[in-house]
Amino acid sequence: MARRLNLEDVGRRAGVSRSTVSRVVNGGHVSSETKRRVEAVIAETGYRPHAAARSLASNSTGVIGLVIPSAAGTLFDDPYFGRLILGISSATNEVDMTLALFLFGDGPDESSIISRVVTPGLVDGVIVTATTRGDPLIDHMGGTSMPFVVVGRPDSAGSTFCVDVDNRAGARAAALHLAGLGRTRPALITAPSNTSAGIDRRNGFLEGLAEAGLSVEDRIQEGDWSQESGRRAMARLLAEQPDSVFVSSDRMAVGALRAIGESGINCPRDISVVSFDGIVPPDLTTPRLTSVVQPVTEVGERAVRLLTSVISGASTTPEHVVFPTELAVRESCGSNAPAGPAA
Amino acid sequence: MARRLNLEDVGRRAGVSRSTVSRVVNGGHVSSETKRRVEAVIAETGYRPHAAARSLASNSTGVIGLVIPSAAGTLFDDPYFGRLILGISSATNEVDMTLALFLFGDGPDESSIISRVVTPGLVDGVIVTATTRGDPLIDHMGGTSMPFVVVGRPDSAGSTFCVDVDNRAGARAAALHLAGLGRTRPALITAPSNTSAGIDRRNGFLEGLAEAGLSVEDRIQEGDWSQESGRRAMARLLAEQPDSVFVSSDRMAVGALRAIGESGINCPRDISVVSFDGIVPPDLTTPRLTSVVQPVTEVGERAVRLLTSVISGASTTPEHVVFPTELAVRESCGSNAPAGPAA
DNA sequence: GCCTCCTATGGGAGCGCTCCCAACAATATG
DNA sequence: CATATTGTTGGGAGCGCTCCCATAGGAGGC
Repeated sequence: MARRLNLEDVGRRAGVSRSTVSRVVNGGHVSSETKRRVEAVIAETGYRPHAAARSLASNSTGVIGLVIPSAAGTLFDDPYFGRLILGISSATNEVDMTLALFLFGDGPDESSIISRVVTPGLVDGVIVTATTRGDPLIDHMGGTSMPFVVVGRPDSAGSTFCVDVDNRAGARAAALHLAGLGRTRPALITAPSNTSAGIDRRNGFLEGLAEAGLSVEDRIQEGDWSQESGRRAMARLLAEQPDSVFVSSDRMAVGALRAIGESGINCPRDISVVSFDGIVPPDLTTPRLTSVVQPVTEVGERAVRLLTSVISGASTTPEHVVFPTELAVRESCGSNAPAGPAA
Repeated sequence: MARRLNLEDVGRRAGVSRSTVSRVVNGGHVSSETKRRVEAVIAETGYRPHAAARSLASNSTGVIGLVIPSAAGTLFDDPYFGRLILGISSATNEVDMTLALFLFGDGPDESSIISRVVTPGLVDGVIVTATTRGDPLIDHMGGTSMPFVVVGRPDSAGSTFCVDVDNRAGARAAALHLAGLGRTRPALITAPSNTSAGIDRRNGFLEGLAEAGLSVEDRIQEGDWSQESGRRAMARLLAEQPDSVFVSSDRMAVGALRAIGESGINCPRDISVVSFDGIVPPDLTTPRLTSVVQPVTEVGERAVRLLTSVISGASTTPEHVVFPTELAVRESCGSNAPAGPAA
């Protein structure tokens, strides 16, 4: 097997120096005649610069890391992460960077992976997502010189770059919509209370309810993001005879809808359902889900752009990007309005 | 900002040379006294070796790439890829390597990503999956010196390393099971015919049917892996009044079950349903799905192990690993057997 | 016609590591 | 007591690139 070509080899073939080839590759100033000749040699030989050598010399790897802690089981069953990865991936492709994925299982390897993430010369920066309250990861990242942005709202939001959606306002809008339909016995299925999305959606919903003079009283159950947990939560809630329910994720709402169907109660006639995410294709459920739509893909893309700007040093003071949500009204809430915007 | 520490700095602090520190880090022979002293300095300074420098000098990056072409839309809605990534990720963590994800959108960036995948000094090897028949990617990879293994069955299986499940045998078993239940008007919902899984599952099913003296005649529809496509396919199929159906993926089977439910036909009484994958949690459907279970996570783990052995040079002659599947009998096939193994 | 300035190019230095060989000390062997 | 052997350590060379400065011409200004 022949030795890999390097800049010097290409230069020799084209009758120029290493430096000139480097300029052609990286877009420096080269006379057009020379450039043509070098490019011909590159095309002919299939030369590609060595990424590690480049990283070492330029002190930049062209790789960004995506860190998802506690990525066990259910995580990948929720289309949320798929969408997020898709958004992040398409943005990294666009800026010609490579995406490295750090998935933590639980278990002892966790700490070794954390330290791998901040290995110098591996990635230029990191996007951290799906952290829970009190997760030591973010503090740990903050203690290093590795640039990073958080997707979601970390505990100490002030000191980090983050991208999030307005969970609170979205949930509040759901409450107001339900109240506007004349529902008076609202129920709530929350997401885990150790996640910022879980907390914000719960608080936003309760806040909206309060504004409308309503309350969930004890019609509240916590789910774990899974469809099955939504079903179980709803089954328990039905004993309280709610006339409406806000489910903190699409996935759980699909389960809730099943529980409702199985109990013989009619949605939307007897109970209005509004969910959060807008990720599950509407036609997948009957009735079609009314939900607070969050722009997952955009969040991912934006996180990449923010990170690259942190890496380049263009952004230095912590910035908090918040995307608005949009209520897509469909049949499950029993609104007599025609099918909503995303119909 | 202080300059990053390097081996030399650590050595100076510990009163030894660069080489000795390197031996401590990489597990070479060092006297225990020296080792202790060096490790103390490392712990105290938080020194971590520079990945790019290491890659350059050792000609190995510790990164493996996962390439998923045509990764648009539906891809991530199917839990299959989540599971596969989970398996691959846990295996790379185990061998202390990093996972780089190459997702291709369609569009012009495709070719630039392909060439990025084979950039020297970026990854040590690549796992390629979700290719379609005639995909130029595999040929392209074969033309480079980049080690790679394919998940699935490529066109020219003979010349590459690959890991697959026995789609054909699994589908055949499904056919035989249906025939054994006394069903005589079987129908088939296939996966896309430009994928090896789609082809193998179709052929295996037809083969099993033939063995039992049965045929699908024109009770056959092609889906695109999505739940919605399964529903539409089933709706069309119902006009032919099949008494059983093999759906080539769980996801599509969920859709098929819905179409059946909506038509007022009773599953399993009037129609038996068997699917392929075993990925959707059984309790998610009513009746619970009988399916041919494929060990997705193991496939991912095995792909990593095979790849590392190709990278190290331990494996040189193309190898074709095939995992068996297992039929998990539940309620949707109407078998009067008690709930199956995975119940 | 001389000096300046700019453009195009070459080559040294160095990024931080691994690999290898040489050097040395301490011990074992004849 | 000389020599072989083992265990431990140091340092040179080199991985392939980028960055920067030096240099050589050619164009332009006076």
